[in-house]
Amino acid sequence: MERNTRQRDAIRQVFEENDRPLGPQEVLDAAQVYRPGLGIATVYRTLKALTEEGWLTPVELPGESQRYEVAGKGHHHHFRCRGCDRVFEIDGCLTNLKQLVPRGFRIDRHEVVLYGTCRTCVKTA
Amino acid sequence: MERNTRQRDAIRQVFEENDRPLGPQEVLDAAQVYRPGLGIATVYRTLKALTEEGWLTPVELPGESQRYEVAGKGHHHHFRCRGCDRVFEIDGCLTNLKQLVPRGFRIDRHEVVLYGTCRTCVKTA
DNA sequence: ATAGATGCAAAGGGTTTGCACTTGA
DNA sequence: TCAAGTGCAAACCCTTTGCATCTAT
Repeated sequence: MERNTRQRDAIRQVFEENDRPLGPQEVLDAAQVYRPGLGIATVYRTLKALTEEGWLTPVELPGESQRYEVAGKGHHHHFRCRGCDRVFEIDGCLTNLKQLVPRGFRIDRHEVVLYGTCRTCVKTA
Repeated sequence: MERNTRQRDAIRQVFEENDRPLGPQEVLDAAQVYRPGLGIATVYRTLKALTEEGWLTPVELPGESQRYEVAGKGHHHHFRCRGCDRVFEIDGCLTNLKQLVPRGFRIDRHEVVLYGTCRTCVKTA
């Protein structure tokens, strides 16, 4: 990725407007507003390229396809809403993780995912 | 699933011998020892059926295809070893989860996944 | 002008399904 | 016996890739 194309600009804008992890299809739908005719292959290629540049980071949730979020946000976890299927960032972390690790095991990373209903969907229901 | 077939027996035995979450391909490889000719489609169908019966529970890890483990083990989490790609069960849980939840959100489930090196792989390395 | 980027369509890889054959009860 | 279960192959869905065309520089 060496050029600034309209497709790439549209995709970056989508991430800047939505401050949460987005999947390829979500990105396509939102970016097509700015760039009608944008193809899904370009979305996949651009997401990968922006990740290699360090502008995006992949976000993987259990049982779901890969999402991406803007990089450089510091340590955080995610909340997935069952109502709207959106994923939110959650600041803060857990302090007592080490007590879980079995004797002899070495831990170097952890993921915490919360599931429930977001503020908006709580109000709606 | 109303009959006890050799395929089904082989698959159950594989889970009883390996006390950890297994994916379809792992199950196929292990069960073919007892049932040569076993097909992957039967594995998928049987895993789904055993889950509906309540004998298995799905285990989903970020960015990976679905695994299954024997049901009824009580609340626990998982540890994934980068060395051997196996997944282990981890007893116990975290106590301070609620402090993470944003105001107005309702939480009803959580997943914790630890990544690192298991005891066996630590020794090998 | 021209190499990089795009869009389409085809190819991949894992999972599911249709169907004729096999088998447990 | 005969419907449930199996194996094969085709269908599916999401993601990646090949290639002719377009476009940023």
